[in-house]
Amino acid sequence: MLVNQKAERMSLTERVYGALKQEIFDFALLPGDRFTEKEVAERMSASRTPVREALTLLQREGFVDVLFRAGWQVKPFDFHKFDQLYELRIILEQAAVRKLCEMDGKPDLDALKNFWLVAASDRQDDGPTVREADERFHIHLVEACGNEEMARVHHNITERLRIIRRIDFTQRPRIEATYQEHAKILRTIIKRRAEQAQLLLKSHIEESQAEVRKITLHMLHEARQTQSPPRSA
Amino acid sequence: MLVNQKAERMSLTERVYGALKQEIFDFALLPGDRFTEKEVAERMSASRTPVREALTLLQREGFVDVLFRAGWQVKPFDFHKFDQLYELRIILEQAAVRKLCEMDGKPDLDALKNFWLVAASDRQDDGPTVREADERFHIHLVEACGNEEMARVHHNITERLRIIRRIDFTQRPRIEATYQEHAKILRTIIKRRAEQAQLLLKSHIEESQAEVRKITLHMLHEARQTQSPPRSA
DNA sequence: GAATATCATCATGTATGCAAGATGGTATTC
DNA sequence: GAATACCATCTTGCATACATGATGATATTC
Repeated sequence: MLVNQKAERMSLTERVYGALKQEIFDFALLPGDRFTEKEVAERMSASRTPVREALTLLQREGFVDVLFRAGWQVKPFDFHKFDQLYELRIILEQAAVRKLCEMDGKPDLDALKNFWLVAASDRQDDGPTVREADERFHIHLVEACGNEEMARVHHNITERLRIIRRIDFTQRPRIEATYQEHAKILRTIIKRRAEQAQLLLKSHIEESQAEVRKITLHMLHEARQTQSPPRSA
Repeated sequence: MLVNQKAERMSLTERVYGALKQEIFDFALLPGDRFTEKEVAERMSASRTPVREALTLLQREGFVDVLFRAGWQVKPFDFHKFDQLYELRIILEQAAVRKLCEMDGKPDLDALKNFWLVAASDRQDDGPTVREADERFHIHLVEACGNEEMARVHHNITERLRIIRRIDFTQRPRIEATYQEHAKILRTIIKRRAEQAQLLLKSHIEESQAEVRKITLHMLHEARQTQSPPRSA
């Protein structure tokens, strides 16, 4: 699980920061939800000061908005932003893959090979497990290319997209496709065919993006249908 | 001048945040300098609370470090980090230029053309002026490509590099070279020759990077020579 | 004189207090 | 009944108070 780092020697601000972000990822706080510093402080058994510092950070990172003297809000879905983040993600990962292919030594991709280049019978088929592994796959690609700043930026983008990407692994065929595409990308990188690896990666991400968009629109449509009668009294 | 945005309706936290960052850019706070929250609070006529919030943000963005119960420190020079940031900057700007060349409509580059595509007699030759225009040139390229998230990330990187880039415009030949290279890049983008524009941009940034490194090493060398006798008593 | 132990001072991390203003419900008016 | 005015409540932004522990100067010991 991608839970908090070591709890030892961590400031309250950091703990609250991580907990709030996790609540957003888990949909415990839904996009558009409003809340107050006091609520959060009580829920996390802290005072408003560390809560405010955590919220200030989350605001800067685009997870929440502050409403002047009127509470806070989980940033509502913004598909335009998601598209921009996907595009940026592709740019960074393509650059990372190119670097990996042109690296002097051999890039360290063992962890990825051990998970993704396995016999069909050894594959995981649990949605959440594969989703997490998928995220690690892409993060690892960027980390392996050796540019820490690039990895940091990419990590932030990944977190911003996490809320929406989890939708992609609710269906079995997508898991299958992910295995095949990741395997192909890895093999192409190992063969150091930069151009092709970049193309494969781009298609892979864009397919996932398209799938997410499709399902999201479907969900929104259904939600609208279901909740249509707001009050029957 | 790249001074604070409108002072009206800006929180103290934001004001302190901007002022501190500007002090770092202006070398009023030197890399490695240590300071306390109380000092800053008094200097900015604020309490520690907004100062802390501003510092928390600056820490997350890599401008300062906190020393547990022992004050704060302006992040010392780290040339390895600078190299990584330069590399990331090239990746983003190359992607932006490609987008500009492949855009449907005509990209909005008028402001850049008006400054950089002028007769030699109309050129600016003041170091700081050209330095600022240079920064705007690169920022504008990324903004013009239309991806706001990309522009945001690129803007942050630009600010992290600002401290060191100003060194590049202390010499007349570099100003001359900047004019010629920017002009060439602009013309190539207008002609929509993506590949060549990317190459020109990369060379341009790397030349500037090399120049900065050369001068910095020279300055460090001189500084070391000058300050060699730490105490003569 | 050099090294170590001690202690007052100071720094951050956190909690709490306070003021200006936004909000939502209620009473009032037409 | 609908629209408006009013008021108590709540929320953030900022200032201040306090506790723990890091630091550096001083005293002590060999």
